[in-house]
Amino acid sequence: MQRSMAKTLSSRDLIPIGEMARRTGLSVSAIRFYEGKGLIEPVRTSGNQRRFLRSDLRRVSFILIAQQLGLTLGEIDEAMRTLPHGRTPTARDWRVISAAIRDRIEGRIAEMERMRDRLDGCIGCGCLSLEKCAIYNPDDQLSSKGPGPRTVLVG
Amino acid sequence: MQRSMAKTLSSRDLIPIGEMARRTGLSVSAIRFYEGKGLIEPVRTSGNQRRFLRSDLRRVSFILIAQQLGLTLGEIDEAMRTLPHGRTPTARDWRVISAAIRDRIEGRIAEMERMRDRLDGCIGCGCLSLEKCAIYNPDDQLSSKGPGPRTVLVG
DNA sequence: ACTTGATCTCAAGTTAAGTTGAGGTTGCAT
DNA sequence: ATGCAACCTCAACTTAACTTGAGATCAAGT
Repeated sequence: MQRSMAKTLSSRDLIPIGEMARRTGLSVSAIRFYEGKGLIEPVRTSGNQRRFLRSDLRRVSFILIAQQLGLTLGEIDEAMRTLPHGRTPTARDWRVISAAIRDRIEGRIAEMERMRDRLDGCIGCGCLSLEKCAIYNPDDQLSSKGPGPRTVLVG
Repeated sequence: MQRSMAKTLSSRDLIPIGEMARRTGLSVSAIRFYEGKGLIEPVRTSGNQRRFLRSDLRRVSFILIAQQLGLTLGEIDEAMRTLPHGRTPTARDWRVISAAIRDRIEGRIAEMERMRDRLDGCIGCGCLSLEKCAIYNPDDQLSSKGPGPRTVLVG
């Protein structure tokens, strides 16, 4: 009952974590961390060691690319769970997701341009007053409350 | 020797922390935190309570505005120490500092536009491969190493 | 004098995205 | 059978910008 090669899981397809790290450029600890977040779900050997499938390489690629685009791991997780049955994203899925990401980026660019324009109108006014300043008092109040980092900028 | 009103520090100019909070919209704890960072230096009463000068209101305004513009507290501190004798920024100082900030913002906008363009070229290709992806393999490698948050986005 | 609200200090918690290290186990080649 | 690299878990540390809480003190009105 083993004659056809189809669907047989050869050991060559079971990738240990170190090789995953080498092939993705991630650290071993980061990969374990992603598993903890539920972003990848490797199988285990009888001795409890992780073994990844080749589709996990694709999943990790997706994570890394989406991160470059400014998504948080939480958002990436959400995006991947949007897919039917938690499936690894295909080219078709990617088109849908990346279009959504594009909109985000556009939005953030627009936001920064508004800020730049406000600043332009403000350079030289020197008001430096919270009551009057157009930068500090924009129409949109987005004062995020609660603990945690406020504004960490990339670059 | 007290006849002229000049330079006499009336108690009306000594603002307790609660009033500072009310007037700036900050929390009391945030104001204490800023003091810890060296951004403001209130005087103390005989009973060790903080008393702020009116110029501290201006200093705090500066901090809040600069934060809206995406500077970290460290950068703000640096900017204020750039000024002669740690002086509270005036309108003139503001012009110099805000011009520098403008350049930063421009740079970040440009960076995001490059990313958007890369994404445009990539939507639909569905390569999702780390070896080939133009998003994941841009010319500029800015993989920040070390602990701490990686990329927290505002908004 | 007393009470009440405002302050004080100092330690610990929060989030994100990981890293680092200790102490112990596995798996493969010889 | 043995050696050793690779693997395992779990806890603690990192940064930024604060918040929350405990336990104590201050200031001002009655």
